[in-house]
Amino acid sequence: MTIMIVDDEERDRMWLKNLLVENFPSDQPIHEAHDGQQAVDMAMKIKPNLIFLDIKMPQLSGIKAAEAILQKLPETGVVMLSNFSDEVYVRQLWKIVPPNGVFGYVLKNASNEQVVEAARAVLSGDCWIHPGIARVIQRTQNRATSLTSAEYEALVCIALGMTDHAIAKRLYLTEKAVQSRLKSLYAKLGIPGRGESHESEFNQRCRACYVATRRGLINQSELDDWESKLEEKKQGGPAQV
Amino acid sequence: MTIMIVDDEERDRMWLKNLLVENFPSDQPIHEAHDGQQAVDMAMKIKPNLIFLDIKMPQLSGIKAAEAILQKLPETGVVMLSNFSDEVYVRQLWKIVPPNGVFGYVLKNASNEQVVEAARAVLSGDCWIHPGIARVIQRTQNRATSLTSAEYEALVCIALGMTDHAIAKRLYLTEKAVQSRLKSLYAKLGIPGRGESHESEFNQRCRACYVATRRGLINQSELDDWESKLEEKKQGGPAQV
DNA sequence: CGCATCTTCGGGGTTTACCCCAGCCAATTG
DNA sequence: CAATTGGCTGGGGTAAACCCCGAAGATGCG
Repeated sequence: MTIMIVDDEERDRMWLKNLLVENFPSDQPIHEAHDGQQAVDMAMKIKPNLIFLDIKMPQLSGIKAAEAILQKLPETGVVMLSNFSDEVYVRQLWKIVPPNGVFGYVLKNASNEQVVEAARAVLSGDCWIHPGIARVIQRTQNRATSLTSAEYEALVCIALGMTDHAIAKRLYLTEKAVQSRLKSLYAKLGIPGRGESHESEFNQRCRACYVATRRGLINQSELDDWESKLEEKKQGGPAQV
Repeated sequence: MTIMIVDDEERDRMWLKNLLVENFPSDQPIHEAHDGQQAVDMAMKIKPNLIFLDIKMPQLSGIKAAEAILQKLPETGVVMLSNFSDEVYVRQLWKIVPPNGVFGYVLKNASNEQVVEAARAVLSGDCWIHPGIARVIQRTQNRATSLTSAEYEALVCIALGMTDHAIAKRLYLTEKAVQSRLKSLYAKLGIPGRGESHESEFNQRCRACYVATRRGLINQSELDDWESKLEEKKQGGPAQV
């Protein structure tokens, strides 16, 4: 059995490695990589059965690395490691795992037992999702609360601080369309408008950013990515999530 | 020499403990606690020379724990451990360390050598600040870019999604005063107004939240704290930072 | 096909956020 | 002392954000 560990933090790699050699005795060494690009290259060569991927990494994120690897080697068992229960990542992960592929998703504050459990599950063909993430997954599948990609685009834009006008220009829409997206976004995030809810007055725009961040719909590093994309002279058109 | 380690993550405690027993041989055992309250209680009993404190912990944050401990035992050498280079924390830390007290501030992605170095420095009466934080500190001391507490209050409020009116009510100010605070806040964050900067149109309010978060002036967990404070039926008056 | 959902877009409104200008008071500071 | 700075107040304005209404095209589904 071949195992790969991909994480940019040496400390986390060692922790995981120790955990694995104890619980999965094997004559094969455990291979390590410390960024996404390396991971993809190495995976192509050694074709691991099981691969642990950190999400937050330089060069190429764990999500993108997983995408590349699963495309060529759909049989690979993937276990994502993350510090956050961010919905952004779950959204993305859901899209790239092949319908019958298996994967695990464990938070880094998981107990050692949970990590081993996740690894065993994936190896035997099951999925293992961290308990704390279960409800996040549910929410992404609930029509009433999950965001459409149109709404998500708008969310990202206001979180970056763009005006309606700027968003319209950027996404090739009228301002009305933008406001329409925002309106349904606010509704789904449960943010009261002017009339409703007497006590609580909100600036919906900022409130939406706050709520969305708390729910893990967006996070700072994702936003920074978008920010730099926008600065690339508005190329590539509206992006997909 | 007595050493204490305070961290809610078992993994980080073990890493640090191993590091310390290797580099600081001592007949004394290394004491551990896993939240702020425990840390304070234990510190009172054993009066450690050196204490490592994680910032993000349940019950009582590392900052608050440090405050309590330094008040009773100002001689204690404190080394803060943090995942972030957030300016919020530096602001707070600066206020609670006694003028002649020593402390270290290391990020968790620091190398083993750096941690040992920080520990040695603090033990010998020096401060040790993580390189990545140096410029943050500088910024907090630069009059032109550092926020006053008035501006900071306003920042927190808009980040929570409050309207000018709601902020005014909350802080016992007129709306004009709030807008005045916001205006200078935007200026210090370098956010262009309507007239200036032709290409880039910004919703200053949201943009301020984004920029402030990126600079570590605010972060989600701090905001959540404020949010719950606000829900406590507006007690305690405007808070200080 | 009818039906539902998502999305865009129009007209025509109110409120909020931001703009410029000026003055006043308190606390520092040279 | 005068000078400066930070903070609050006021008047009076513009533009952006949000409100309700309805309509129409695209898509997918039973």
